[in-house]
Amino acid sequence: MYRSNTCGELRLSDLNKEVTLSGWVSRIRKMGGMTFIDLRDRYGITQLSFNQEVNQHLCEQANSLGREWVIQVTGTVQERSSKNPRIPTGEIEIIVNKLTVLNASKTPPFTIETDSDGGDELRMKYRYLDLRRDVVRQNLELRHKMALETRHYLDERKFLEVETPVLIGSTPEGARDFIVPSRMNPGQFYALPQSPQLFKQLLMVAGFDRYFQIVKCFRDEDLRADRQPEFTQIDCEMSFVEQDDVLNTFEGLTKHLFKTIKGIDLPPFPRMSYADAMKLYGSDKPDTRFGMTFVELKELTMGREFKVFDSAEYVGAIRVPGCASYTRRQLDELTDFVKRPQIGAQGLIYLRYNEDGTLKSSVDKFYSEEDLRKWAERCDAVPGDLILVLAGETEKTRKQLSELRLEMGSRLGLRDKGRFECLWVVDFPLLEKDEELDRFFAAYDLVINGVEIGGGSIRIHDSQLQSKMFSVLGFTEERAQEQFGFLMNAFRYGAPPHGGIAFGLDRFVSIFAGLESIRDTIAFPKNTAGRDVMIDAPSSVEEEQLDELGIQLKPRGGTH
RNA sequence: GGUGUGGUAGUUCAGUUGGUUAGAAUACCUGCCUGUCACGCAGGGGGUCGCGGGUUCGAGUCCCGUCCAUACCGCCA
Repeated sequence: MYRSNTCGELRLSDLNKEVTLSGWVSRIRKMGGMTFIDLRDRYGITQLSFNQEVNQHLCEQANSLGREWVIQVTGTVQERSSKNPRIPTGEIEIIVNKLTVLNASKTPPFTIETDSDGGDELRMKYRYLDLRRDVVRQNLELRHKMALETRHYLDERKFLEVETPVLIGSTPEGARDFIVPSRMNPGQFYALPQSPQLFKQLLMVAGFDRYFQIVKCFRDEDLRADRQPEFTQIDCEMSFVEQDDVLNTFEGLTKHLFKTIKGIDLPPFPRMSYADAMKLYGSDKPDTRFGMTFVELKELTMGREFKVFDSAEYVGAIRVPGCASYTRRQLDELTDFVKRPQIGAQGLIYLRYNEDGTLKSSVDKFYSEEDLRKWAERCDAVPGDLILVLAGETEKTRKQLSELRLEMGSRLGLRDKGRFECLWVVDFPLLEKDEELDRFFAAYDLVINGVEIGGGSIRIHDSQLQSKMFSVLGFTEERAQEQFGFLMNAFRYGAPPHGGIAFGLDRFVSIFAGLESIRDTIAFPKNTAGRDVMIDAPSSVEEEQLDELGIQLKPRGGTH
């Protein structure tokens, strides 16, 4: 028997019990005559105590251990004379009478503690050591709970989890596919699914009525902090539903997760049209934890000889509360921020509504105090507020103003990770070109704290409408038949009205955990070049393997 | 593909205007220490300053190239 208990469960109520524990040596504190060892496993830390006077040999043995050695000890649970209120087992310790080294360890390249001294790159290379750290493990425990609660919730509502194939055919739309050569079909390739979209729709045709799957999806595109080439979706589809049915069901799932895992009761989620989201926030995934919604000033700014505004298609402002005291330097900083190539604004206009009621702007030369007062009124500004204005082409300027808004929100501490604002963004104009199709195409996104957590739509289940959509999307009939023939055929055999949604589990977990990146919600993630630095993948393969697949590589590094 | 930031001890970082023997903290090793829990104290070892080239009497520092990491843009619902 390796253990009678874990390292996280012994309490005062276990006093005088003889126990056996196994785990990793986290820390050794040598006091001379006494030695303390923090023994760690997934469940916690228990202090082991060794006394020179009681057993000199055992104490010396304890002193000879190193960090991360795996040991097994047997001893008696005793109340500590000096307690540690910061850990659950802090009132007891184990008086060890037998110690066995199960395995020695090299000194780890970084400290395995809550605040490790290791950088990201190193911790990724030794991910199996990083995962020993409680903060990293807790993210995976959270992920487990969220997946489990998702299954509970959906199972209770008659959703059936069905596995769909991973080796499928390539589809031309969307992201790049990862492709897999087929040995038995030389010159042909499978593709890994970007989502199980087509299969879940076929399951609806099959009458499964309610399907879900927690499933890996693959996209061969460049990575970001919130994008990995393989990621996990909570993929769902329902038959005989309208948009409201889907929204209500999955608002329910989201609330269920917040309630059971974070103990938070959320109010009903607001619904906002895509058009309003763009108008008020310049984004289809607005962070609604704070206001600073856009105010359009175009017609108030016209005809004062200020060319930048006169020639602009759009003049938009945000009101930043309490920032009229911003110094010239801080305003210059903001100007530099919006002028960065990633944002690309030409400049930034400010209007200070000073505490004493006076107005000061960077365009005083062109606008009278009366003009500026009208701007302030339009923005509902009060003394002490700062108004920031960007101008230019509508779409671009809204995007830039959105970035500025988020930056100001961050600077003012309004993007609190512990607060959650959910929002449905609806009425996406997916097919602006065709009004008839647009009526049938209800698409929606769930946004939490400015992060797109999920999205879906009510599908077109009519095969004629379906083929019309393919032609609007630019497919010839032959091409559509070739790529989606099986779906179009299936739809001729009584496809029910249906719709669904898919949530990004990795992002969902990162929101719950308050993480910026989804990387720490994934046990073994890839780096920004799409590499697994721990196992060093991808890698070259043997010539024989390529021959078998009928693949010949082009020489690399040649001139093109 | 592009832009920014970074690469110096096992690790995380500092390193001034180009100047002589490249530092700190932590980790590691040794010794002391009987109630620590980030124990403490004393001592010690540890460096291809990412790599290549250039400027210079002299380069961690300046210039060019390159590689790696990372954030973002493009891309990606």
